[in-house]
Amino acid sequence: MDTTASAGVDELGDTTPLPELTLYDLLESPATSKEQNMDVAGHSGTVDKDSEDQYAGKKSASTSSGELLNNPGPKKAPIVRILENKRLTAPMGTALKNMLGGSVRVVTAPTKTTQTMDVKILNKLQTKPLNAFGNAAVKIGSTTIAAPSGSIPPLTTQMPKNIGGVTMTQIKTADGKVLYLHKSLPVSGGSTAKLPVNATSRLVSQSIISKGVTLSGTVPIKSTAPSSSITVRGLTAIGATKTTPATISNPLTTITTSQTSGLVKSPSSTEPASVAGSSKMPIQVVRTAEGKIIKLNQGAPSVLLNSKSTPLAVRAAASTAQAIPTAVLSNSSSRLINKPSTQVIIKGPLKQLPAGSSLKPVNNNTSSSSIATSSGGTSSSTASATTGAAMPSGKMLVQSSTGKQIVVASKNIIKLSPKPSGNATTNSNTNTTPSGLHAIQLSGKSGVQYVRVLPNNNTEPTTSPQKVSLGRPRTSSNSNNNSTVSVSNTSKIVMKTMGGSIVPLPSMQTLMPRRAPGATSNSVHAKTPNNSNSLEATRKHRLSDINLQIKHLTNDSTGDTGGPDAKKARYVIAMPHTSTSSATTSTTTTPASQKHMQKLTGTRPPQVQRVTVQGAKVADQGRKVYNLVTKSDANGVKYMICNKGGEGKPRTVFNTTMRRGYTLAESKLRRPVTLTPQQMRFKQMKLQQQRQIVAQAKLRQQHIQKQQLSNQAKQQQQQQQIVNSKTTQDNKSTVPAKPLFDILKPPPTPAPAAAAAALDALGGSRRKHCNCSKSQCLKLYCDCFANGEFCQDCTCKDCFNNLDYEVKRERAIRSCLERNPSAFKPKITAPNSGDMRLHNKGCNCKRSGCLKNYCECYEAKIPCSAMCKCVGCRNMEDRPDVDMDSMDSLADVKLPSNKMKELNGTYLQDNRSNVYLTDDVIEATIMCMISRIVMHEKQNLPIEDTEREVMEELGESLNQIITFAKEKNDTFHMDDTKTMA
DNA sequence: GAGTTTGAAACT
DNA sequence: CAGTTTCAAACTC
Repeated sequence: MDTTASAGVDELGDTTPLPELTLYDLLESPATSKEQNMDVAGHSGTVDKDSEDQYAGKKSASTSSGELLNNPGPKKAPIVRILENKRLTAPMGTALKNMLGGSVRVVTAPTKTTQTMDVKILNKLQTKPLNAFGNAAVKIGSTTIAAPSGSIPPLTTQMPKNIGGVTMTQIKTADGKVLYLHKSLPVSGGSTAKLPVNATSRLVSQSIISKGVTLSGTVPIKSTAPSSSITVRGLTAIGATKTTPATISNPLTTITTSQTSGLVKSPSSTEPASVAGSSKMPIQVVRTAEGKIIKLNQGAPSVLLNSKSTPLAVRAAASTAQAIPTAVLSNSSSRLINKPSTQVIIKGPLKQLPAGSSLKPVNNNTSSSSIATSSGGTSSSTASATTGAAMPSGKMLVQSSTGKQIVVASKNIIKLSPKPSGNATTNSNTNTTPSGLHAIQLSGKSGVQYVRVLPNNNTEPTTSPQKVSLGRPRTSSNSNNNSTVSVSNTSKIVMKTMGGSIVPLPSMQTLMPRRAPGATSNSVHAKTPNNSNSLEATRKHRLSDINLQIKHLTNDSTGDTGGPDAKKARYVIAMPHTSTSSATTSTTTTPASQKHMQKLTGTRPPQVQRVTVQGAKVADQGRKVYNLVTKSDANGVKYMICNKGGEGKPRTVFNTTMRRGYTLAESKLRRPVTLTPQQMRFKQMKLQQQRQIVAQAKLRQQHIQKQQLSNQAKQQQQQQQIVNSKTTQDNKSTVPAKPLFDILKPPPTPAPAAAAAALDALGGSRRKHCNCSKSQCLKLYCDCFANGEFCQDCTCKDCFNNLDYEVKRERAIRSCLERNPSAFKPKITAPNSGDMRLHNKGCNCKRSGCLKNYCECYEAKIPCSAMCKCVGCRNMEDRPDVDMDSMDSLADVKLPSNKMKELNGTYLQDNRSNVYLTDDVIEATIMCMISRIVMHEKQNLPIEDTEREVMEELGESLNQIITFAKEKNDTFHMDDTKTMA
């Protein structure tokens, strides 16, 4: 067997999947809780010692705190922790604060683990753990909800009282305080609906507890049948065994966790939901624009979505949703999706919905579009736990129970919408287009939520770990509605999670500007289409950095489908509008991209349109967001002003008309664009990577589908029933009835499929398939594993590199990282933007002369460097005559001439003439010519000069092409070129 | 397709 | 860190 693999894994000693714990599981007997009691501020207990810390990125306030949550060991008690102990913001913050009266300590009902869970809500009132009851007790400030204890005096239940249109049960506590409870009725819709308020168990599904009220005894959060959820003005403790799916929904956003979805069993009174973390647990995945699926949750479905500025309506059970004032999380609000699991992060102040709320209206954010538009999007929610805590800035975490987390930039907000329709936001123009949405499948939610993904604007300080923006950027004027999830990421494919899990992610370079493709991949030296096998030979792990390129294809193909294809990396050029052409921005060079861009811009207000610019040479900044301000002069000519997303000063303003179908990389306007062989190879590489990305997306979809099919059948039925019933109750709430495998499907016009088709049409090939037999695909021997990919259609044996063995896989990843923290980093990177790519470690070839694919350098089509320890190396640099700088425009990679050795040019030998004169080359040449025109017009130079320079440009380009072809004795190519000329 | 070669990864 | 073993891909036949 694989002693190596298992050894590495076993060393960790925590291969056992984390048990899925509910809140009640977390509530522990006081005896042991003491030790495990976690202070909100700090501690943590045990920070996972994994070496993946690097992937956590730099520690920001949030991340650092988030790491405290990284407590993945099975022996470690689940922690309910608040990332930031900050004050609530008024008015809602005040309201909540008053209501809650301070910190909330959730002490548990004795179930499985012994521990105390503290839920602190921001007012910094350090509340001692209330273990007095010895059982579950929830203390909210001065309010304590105690677990069933015989010694606790029962509450006095009085007649229901109508509060704010909601019938509340007024409970008088022993000490004379009044507690208003609202029992959540079985809700039709959403998953959670089925949670019965079990009279026998005396569960209080939801309660609104006024400040200063101590609940004791009468609300027995029964440890044995704790299927209750307690909502304390947004804070909902979800019962343990009968896991009540937590659903947080605002008009536009519905986040449902846990088993209610088609993924898992929906909790029912009669059917305790399985809480044990296992491979059968619903998998929460986030499908990125690249089609990659990031598994957010495994085993223990606890997800925290904590955003700062997204208004969030936390709805009670659907039945009560209409009556009960909906709490809306204000800007600083955070959403807690509390599935029965181990970790809970609560942040952000709550904000009430203005409408019909008997509660104190707090900080009605008029801008919060979600309220207004919510109706269609909301799905039923049952027990939703939400606590607000001020989180003025910093970051938030999206975390699963297993500790996987996504660090979210505080400014950005996750905007979830059960529907891909774009009405989710009032703010961002791009939100209106479904094309910018990312599908997020949350376990317990039958449908998929869509997260609009836009790049972070530059306001966010750039930290070394790149951020994956999964949401709309906050706009200056109205940021509250924007949602952006910045996923802390590494430079490549893994993301550190709080639980120590490594989440395969698209390469960081995929999200970076143009630099990425060349800088970190071997794309520059991509093999030509004539050699499909060679294309396949390219290592997958080096491909991810050009994931951006796939988006062009994807987006173009998907157009306005609502599917996940949000990230649109593109070169954008500011160019004047003409009355006949609205395509002012475009991607790279393809008309299709232009078309897409046109769509994008079309969704924005006429004056300002936000586009992402992929071409900026700000390597560390990731993509830029430019606001294209459209202006019209007296002549009706429109100008597009790139007023940038971060650099401040307006960009180029052109008053000329750009020919449609061509675009310019803004930074390359003056540069004669001549496609060098490297450029051409780069283009080929792009195609290859696009194919692989597409394949990857499919792969993961299939995996997920396969894994969840079994559970979905029941879930679908149940959920459909729920949906139907809910629809009758609240037609405003819609629960996506689609099963996950439907949801995760590509959009109606699937980008991946289309892209793949297009790529196939181009003669490309897909990813390689491993053939591992002994490593279980959990060693770096396996390319799939090494690339952070799941095996699909591989011929491997005993493959564990799939979602079915996610635990093992994660352990293996951790093991690899322990051995080599850079194990999952790109092997080939460019030290600096524009530098030549180099193998970070260098090869160690001895017999191949570095001229066979045994050599990683050679395979990557890069010359060996001083890092290499190879013997008899013949993989030298070559072609000093080639204008590598010109490549910058595409690959942003140039081989410094001083580093140029004598490259044998092997990778060029097989190329034929038609490779050199491709459509791309021609197009690039034309672009160069156009750029000359643009520049001349901008300078108001005489037309004669323009014409002359254009012709010079053409001649120069042709000359380079011919020269290169000539060197290769490619007479055909030369003929073609001359003909063209 | 089987066998060999090769070098990275894993292990000692 | 060096040497050895393991492994899977590349390569050859």
